[in-house]
Amino acid sequence: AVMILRSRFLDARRKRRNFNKQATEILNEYFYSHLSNPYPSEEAKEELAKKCGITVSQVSNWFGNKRIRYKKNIGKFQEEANIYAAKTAVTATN
Amino acid sequence: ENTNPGSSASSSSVTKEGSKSSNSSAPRARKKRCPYSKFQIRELEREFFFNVYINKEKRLQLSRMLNLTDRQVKIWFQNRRMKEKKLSRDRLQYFSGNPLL
DNA sequence: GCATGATAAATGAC
DNA sequence: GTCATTTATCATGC
Repeated sequence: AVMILRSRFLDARRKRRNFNKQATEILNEYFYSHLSNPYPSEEAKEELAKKCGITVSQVSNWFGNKRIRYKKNIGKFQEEANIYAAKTAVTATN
Repeated sequence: ENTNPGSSASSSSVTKEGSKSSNSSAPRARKKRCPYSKFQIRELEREFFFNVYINKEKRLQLSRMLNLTDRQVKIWFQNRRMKEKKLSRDRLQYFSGNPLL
């Protein structure tokens, strides 16, 4: 049984699964509402991880990928940025 | 299949490209990341198995054998130690009262 | 066929 | 030395 768990862990590491929509929403909301400084603290990462149901490492990976891919092609994320900007604006006015 | 830009034949004393500071405000582009070969990884892992921390002599020896710089070997061991630490964390989290089984 | 998450070199803060 | 990070590459999802 231990062997099975071990082997499953070893190859389960690299198997990639997309995050659910809600988790992505939460991460994007934080990213675009902190666009001037998209570097969450360790505490913020833990909170995000809890709310998203993922690990802190996965949160770090997501922000690392998001930062560079956003910087590399801002235009491609413009629409997405507007969506979340409007979303946070609504919550702010309420 | 090695990846050392311009070092394979030149050997010895590799200058840091452009030893002359001719450029005013030269941002010196960061070295491009080049994945190591299977052979290089095997030898690095073999040494890592014996000592997680490598001394200067073995480092120089390894760097010559693998055609890497001492700095590259040093950094590889640093990254490898971080990887090991992360693997330990993941194992702990995986085997601590958790579902997904 | 790219989007996306994870990993592997390389840098820099401390 | 550690460690968060940048960047490119890898592997997978769809």
